[in-house]
Amino acid sequence: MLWRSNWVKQRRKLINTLCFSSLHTHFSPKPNQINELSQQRASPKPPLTHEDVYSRLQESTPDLKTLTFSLSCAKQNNYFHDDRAFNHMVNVVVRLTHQHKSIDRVIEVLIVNGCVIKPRVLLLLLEILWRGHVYDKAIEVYKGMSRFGYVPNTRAMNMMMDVLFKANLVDRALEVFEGIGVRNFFSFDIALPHLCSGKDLVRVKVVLKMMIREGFYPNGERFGQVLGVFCGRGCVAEGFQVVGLMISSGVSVSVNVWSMLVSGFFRSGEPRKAVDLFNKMGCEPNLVTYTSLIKGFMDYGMVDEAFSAVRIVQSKGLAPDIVLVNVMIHTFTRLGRFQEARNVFLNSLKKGELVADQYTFATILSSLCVSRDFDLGITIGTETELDLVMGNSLINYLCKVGNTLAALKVFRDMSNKDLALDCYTYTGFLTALCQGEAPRDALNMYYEIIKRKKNISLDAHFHTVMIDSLVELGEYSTAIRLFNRCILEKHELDVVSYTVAVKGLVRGRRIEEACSLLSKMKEDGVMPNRRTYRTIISGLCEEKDKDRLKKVVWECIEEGVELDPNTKFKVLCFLSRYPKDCYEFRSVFEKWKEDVDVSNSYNELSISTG
DNA sequence: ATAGGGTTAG
Repeated sequence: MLWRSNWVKQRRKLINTLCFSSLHTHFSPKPNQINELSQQRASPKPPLTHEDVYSRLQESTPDLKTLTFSLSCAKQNNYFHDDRAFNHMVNVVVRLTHQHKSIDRVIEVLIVNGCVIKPRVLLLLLEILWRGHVYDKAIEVYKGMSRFGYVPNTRAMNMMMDVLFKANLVDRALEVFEGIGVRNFFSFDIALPHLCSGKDLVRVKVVLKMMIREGFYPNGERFGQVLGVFCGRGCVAEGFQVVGLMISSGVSVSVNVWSMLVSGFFRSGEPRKAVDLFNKMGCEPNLVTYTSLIKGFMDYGMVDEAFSAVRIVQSKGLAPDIVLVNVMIHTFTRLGRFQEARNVFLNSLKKGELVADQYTFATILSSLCVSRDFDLGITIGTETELDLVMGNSLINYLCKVGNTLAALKVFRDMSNKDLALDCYTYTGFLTALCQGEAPRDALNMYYEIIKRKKNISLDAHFHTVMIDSLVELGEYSTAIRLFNRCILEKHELDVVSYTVAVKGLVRGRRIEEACSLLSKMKEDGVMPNRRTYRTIISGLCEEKDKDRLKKVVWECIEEGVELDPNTKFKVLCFLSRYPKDCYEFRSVFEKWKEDVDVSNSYNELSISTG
């Protein structure tokens, strides 16, 4: 069964013309039909106009009659519904499917009412549901096609592929894609952006190759999207292949393309090549190119290079935009130059030419948290709609300033917005619950989240926050039970998780178990760091457990983990009471004494909490 | 989807 394709209006017109010409040139009526035909010619039905159809659709009730009318129009050879008519039909069909529970029932009712179910009927239903984003019902229509013995044409399959992609059924979408007998330009132009937004590089590559092999070229916009996906993942080699295709298909290589390639090299871990390309690029770099450079240099600790790029921007008189402002806030924050980060934030927004966006707030909030100086003297982001990262950042900030109620409110707002909450969000949520002295609720929510959010990968932070909160609340045994359960259930844990558990054991005065855990973590392939050793060594000094202390200190030295001056000082103080035991450490202790500024350490000791 | 930018624990 061959169906007419009417993807775009031009195409429609073209096909209409073809239909007419075939009618007039090849149609030779049988003698007994001539009469009928000439009669028709004598009193021709006035052709349908979109205006007439639309006003009849609007007046028509009930829904079933409206649908029948709409279908009868579509059955006429040279009539195609316009956007208005389709949009009107969306609600009609949605109401009918609700009323009759399923598409199959709607079709049965149509048949009972004398409607002949032709391919075009199903195609129209499919298109209505497709435009109305009613994906599950669109799928039902598609299934209905094969039940009626119709083989869907390219257009129907393109639509179905789009529906399946939008319903996030990527594999089924690709099955449809592969099943299309003769793919057209749109088959590819639909598949590519979906695969791009899914960051599915392998399939983007495969589909792009097929597209070219089958004689189609993406337009400039689509090329840019594909290039963006490759560069965004640091696949510059593929990026250059795409650029080659762009050139050969006559799409001009803009400064955007160069900018993408430059940032692509940074992302692929090749800052040198990024710079080479920047120096060789075939057009004048713009603010975006410089922003890529500045960010890239900072990512590789090339601070001088980053600032010389900033100076070039200034000397060229390029006015910073909000993205560059955000990058600068981030840059100063990373360098610990918090005051300058604030100045960029405050000065850039003062004039009102630039408006802070979600990135700005996420960055400055994090900057305030890192600097531990929370008072910016402005209210934050009340007019900016929350997005995922800004919300996460805000929850984190509010927890840090102790406003847990506000943090929980942000969490609630985020949940109501149906953002795809991630492990940052849930970690912040648990922190707020614990700090708001609702640890029981937090623990219940913790288990709930694990049970119900199997699609979110919960990382070590998530588990660690819960364990640490319990420790901080003095619930040592609950904390340790939770930690052990994480081990059993093979949740992701890292050195911080183990350190927190060690801290719980130390605080719970279970020093022997703390030492066993130290050994166990190494067996588990998690290497203790200076904070782990600091935690356990402080505990051993407190417990005055000289023998275990000596053993752990030796391990620490042998593993080459450098302790902080404070902890060194504690060890020196404690062991100095046992001169004989100090002998074996003498060379190490000599060095330590150089590092430990005694007057300073006394001060630090008084505020140290371990 | 629309060049370049953002968030978490001991």
